[in-house]
Amino acid sequence: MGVNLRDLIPDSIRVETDVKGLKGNTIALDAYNTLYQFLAAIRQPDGTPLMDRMGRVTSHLSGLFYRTINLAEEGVRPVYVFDGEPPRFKAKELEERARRREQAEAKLAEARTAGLVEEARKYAQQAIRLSSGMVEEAKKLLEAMGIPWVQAPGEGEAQAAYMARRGDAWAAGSQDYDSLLFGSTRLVRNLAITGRRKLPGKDLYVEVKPEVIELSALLKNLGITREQLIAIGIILGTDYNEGAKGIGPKRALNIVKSIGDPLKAIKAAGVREPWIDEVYNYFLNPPVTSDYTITFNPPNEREINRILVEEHDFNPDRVAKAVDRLKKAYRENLKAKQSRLDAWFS
DNA sequence: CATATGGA
DNA sequence: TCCATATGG
Repeated sequence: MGVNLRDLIPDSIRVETDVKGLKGNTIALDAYNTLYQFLAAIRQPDGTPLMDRMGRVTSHLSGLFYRTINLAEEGVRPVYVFDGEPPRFKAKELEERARRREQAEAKLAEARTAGLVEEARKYAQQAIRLSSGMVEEAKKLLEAMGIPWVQAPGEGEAQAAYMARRGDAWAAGSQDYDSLLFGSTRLVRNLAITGRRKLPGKDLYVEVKPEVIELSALLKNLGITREQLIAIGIILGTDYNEGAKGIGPKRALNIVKSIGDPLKAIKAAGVREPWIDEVYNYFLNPPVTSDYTITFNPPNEREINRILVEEHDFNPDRVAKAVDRLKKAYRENLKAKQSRLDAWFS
C-alpha cells in the first residue's frame, strides 16, 4: 500500500524523535491510514476485534479516541484528513485489494473452524473492512472531541501535503510515503505513544519511535528535484501503477539522475502503463481544497458519552477519565492562544 | 494500539 | 519506575 520509498530514504534523513519533541506542531493525519491501523492492531489473539453488544466493530473508535487524547496531552495538534474520490486510475488497485480481502475472509473462516488461532489472526488482519459507516462515526467522534477534520476532494495524503505546504500544518502524518511525492514539507511516521509494534509471525514486540522525514533534506541528500522523486516513486511502483520490473531504489535513482527529465526517465525505466503521464501529473498537481479551517473546540462530554458509552458500550468510568484528560489538554495545548489585544476587545 | 493492574 | 500479563468492546 502506498509508494514504497522505504529503501530509497537514507537512515540519516530519518530523524527519530519522541512525541514530546513535536509539541506545538499541527500534524495533518491521514485518517484512513490511522483508522486502518487501529482495525489491524486492536484485536484479541484470535483476531476478533473489539465489538459492541450488537456485534459492531469498535476497534477504530477506541484507537482514535485514546490516541488523539494522548497526542493532545503531549501538545501535538492533530487534524485528521479524510479521503475523497480516488483517481480513476486507482480502480485496478482497489479491485485487487477487494479480491485479496475476499480471499482472506475465506481463509479466516477455515482457520477459525480448524481452531488455528495465529492463522485466524493473520487472515483477520488481511480481511479488514473500513466501511463508510465507520468513517462517518469517526468524524462524529472527532467533532464531539473538538478535534478538527478535513474532507479531501481526492486522496487524503495529497490534501495533507497541501496543508503542510501552505504552512497550516507542520507535517503530514502517515505510515505511507505518498505525501512526500505530493510535496509535503515533512512526513511524520510511527506517530504513537506506546510505540509497540508486533513483529510479523512472532510473539515479539519491538519499540518504534516516531520519525520525521524532511522533504528538502531528502531531495538535497539524493541530489534530485521533487519531480524526479515522483519519477522514482512511479518507477518503484505506487497505488496507481505497478512499477518497472527488476528495478530497485538504486537503479531507479541512477536512471532518473542520468536522464534528468522525469517523464523520459519513467519510460526509459520500462514503465509501460499508458496512463502514466496522468499519474505523474496527479502527484505533481492533485485535487485539493483550501476550504477548511483548523479550529479546536472544547470537548462535548455528553456527545462523547452518547457515541461511546450509550451507542457502543464503552466503559463509562474509562471514558470519563479520558475526557478529563482531553479537557485539560484542550485548555493547555489546543485552545487558540488569545492575544492581549483580543482579550481587551472580548 | 491502548489502559489497568500487580509484582519486582 | 519498569516490566509482564490481562483486558478493553
